[in-house]
Amino acid sequence: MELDERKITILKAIIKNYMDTGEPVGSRTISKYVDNKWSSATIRNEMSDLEEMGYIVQPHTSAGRIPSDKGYRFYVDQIVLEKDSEAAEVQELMIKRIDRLESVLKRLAKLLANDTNYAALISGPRYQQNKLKFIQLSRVDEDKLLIVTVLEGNLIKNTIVHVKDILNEDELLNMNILLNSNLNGLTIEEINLDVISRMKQQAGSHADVVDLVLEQVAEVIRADSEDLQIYTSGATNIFKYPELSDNQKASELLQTLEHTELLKDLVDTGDDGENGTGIQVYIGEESPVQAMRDCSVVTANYELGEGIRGTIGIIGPKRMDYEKVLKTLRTLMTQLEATFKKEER
Amino acid sequence: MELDERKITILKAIIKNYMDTGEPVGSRTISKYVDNKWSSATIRNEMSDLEEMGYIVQPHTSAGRIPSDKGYRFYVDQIVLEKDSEAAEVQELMIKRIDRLESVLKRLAKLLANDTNYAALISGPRYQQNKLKFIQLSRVDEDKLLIVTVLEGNLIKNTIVHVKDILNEDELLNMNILLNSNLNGLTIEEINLDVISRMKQQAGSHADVVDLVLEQVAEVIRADSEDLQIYTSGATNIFKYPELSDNQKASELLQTLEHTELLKDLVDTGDDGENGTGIQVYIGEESPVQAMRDCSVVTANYELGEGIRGTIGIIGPKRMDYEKVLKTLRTLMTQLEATFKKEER
DNA sequence: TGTTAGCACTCATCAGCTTCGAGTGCTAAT
DNA sequence: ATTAGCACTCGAAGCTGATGAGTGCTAACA
Repeated sequence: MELDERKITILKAIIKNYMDTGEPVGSRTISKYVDNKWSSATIRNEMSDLEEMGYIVQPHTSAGRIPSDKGYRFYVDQIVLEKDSEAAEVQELMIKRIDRLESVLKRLAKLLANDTNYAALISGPRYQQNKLKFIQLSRVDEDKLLIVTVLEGNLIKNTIVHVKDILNEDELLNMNILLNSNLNGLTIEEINLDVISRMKQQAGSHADVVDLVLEQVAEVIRADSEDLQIYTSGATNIFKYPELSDNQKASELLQTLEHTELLKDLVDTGDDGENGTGIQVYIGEESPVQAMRDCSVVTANYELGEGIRGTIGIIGPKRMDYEKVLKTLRTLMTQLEATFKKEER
Repeated sequence: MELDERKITILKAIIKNYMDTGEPVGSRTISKYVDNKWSSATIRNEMSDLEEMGYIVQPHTSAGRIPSDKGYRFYVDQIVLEKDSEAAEVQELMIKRIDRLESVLKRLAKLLANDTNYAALISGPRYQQNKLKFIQLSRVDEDKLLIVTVLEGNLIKNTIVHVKDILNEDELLNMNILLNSNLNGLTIEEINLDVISRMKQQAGSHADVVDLVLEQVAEVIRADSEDLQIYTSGATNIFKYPELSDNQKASELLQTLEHTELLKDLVDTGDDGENGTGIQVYIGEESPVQAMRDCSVVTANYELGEGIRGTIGIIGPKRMDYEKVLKTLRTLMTQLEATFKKEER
């Protein structure tokens, strides 16, 4: 059986109605919805077909129909097809220029959650290759040095260390030169024993400072590539949707959102999504995360140049407003990119 | 009427039982609990008295009794009195040495939530007076400068700015000297027009770089003193306690925990708590936060020297294990302090 | 042949009712 | 002062019938 014009109209009507109310929708409702163009009986026949084809399901015998995962999938694919026709009307999402990317991301998640009324998730950038760009030692106290480490992609880390061996201004300057001339452009793997012993030799009596600094630098780089930062916001928005907020499910979902390690699968994909937009839609069972089998998840990958990539995601009920979410995400990506570029200008 | 020995025993028994089960406890249960030392009828009489005195309440006519806020308060006060007798047995909470305080605090919150099975909250330090300690400009790219700002208390902030006016190495060095000699030890209020114009004069042709840097520094300092960082963890632990996890309450509580601005009142207090331990216990209505009227909240103020103060808090059901929470918090404070001192050593 | 009206049927929901049992308060006996 | 006994209360849980939304099927219709 094929999906003819009328079946499509009815299917869309069912989905739209269910999105509004969250209640199963019956044949009479649809009949009214299409201005009595067809009677409820006709609709019933068509619905029966649609059910057989797997686009809608009946929660129980005498209830209306609700869209199945397949139904939503059809609907979303329709939207993606139509997307170019609906250009304008992009609502400006204010992003203030802020000094740190992390802070931008947190605010973005909050913004997104507020704007959509779903839960938002955003992963901090994964830095592809942690090359050292710049190291600077400064004295902050008599016996304390500040190590500033700048990695490729302008990721900055600070460490304060205590030194027994107190360097004077000239020695500090020389140490800076020594560090930068030997380490710049290297990844952590490339800092091997050979490099280290050469540096120590050059450092002469201050070899132990070299050791100290290298140890800290190594820790900084390792720490960064190890733990993936994920921020969530608006998790409690799920209480706005009765079908998600029964105690069992809500608890499970919220717990998953709290334990970011469980969200890895959502942001790990290098997938470029449908049409290479970097946007992906997981409906119900399609989701890679167990606890989200009753939700839909929309993720978008952002890329800020220099191999800095991350993911933004929206988690909501299956009846989420896909149109709005997709539009918002697209807008956001554009603005995020623009903002970041401006900042680094 | 006075609280005699037996009444106290019974009250404690009621509270202990209720803590375990979360269910109203009846006279027979207590009678068994005290090895039938008194019959259930006797207990009933005493319970009747205790109710009249306000230490326990009956949720409905034919249910057992549960402790009232006043009852809990009595119990907590008892514990605080006895605290010195129970010294040892402090369970070691591993705190790894990490480079940034923020990171330590986040992990601490997680640790605390896991350890207690309640929700944990921790506020980043409030820096009393944001005095500038050190500024360093470095070149990271042809046309980009890294500004490292170190504030009193070794709070470090980084900013990358784009400069049109490209300085050579010598000029950069001079600029660093200029900045540090003029600004060190000043608070933001003290950086007035007078200071600025003097610096500009000294900078000569690079006056605009001074402007740029000062603008960034001002923003950094302001940003830090403005938004108080609060981290929460284990919020979903509240689902473990039926009396908190009905949908209405859970939603409200979780929302409050998500919107950190609502938690200000919990961490703002300069109060030194009972016995000057810096620990405070809010039971039910005593809580300054609306959504926590059905919970108990225990907060502890930590102080890491140099005016760096913050708050750690535990949010749980009224029947929380106060003894354990108080002990854990005390231990934690000690260890946090120790760790931090070691780090700055 | 596609559409519609009509009707019997299903089933979730809800209000009202009963039963059950945990727990109380009171009284009288010890 | 303590306890046994008993009538009483009330929430929880289970049952029942009414209600109504919604379906599937059949027969009539255009």
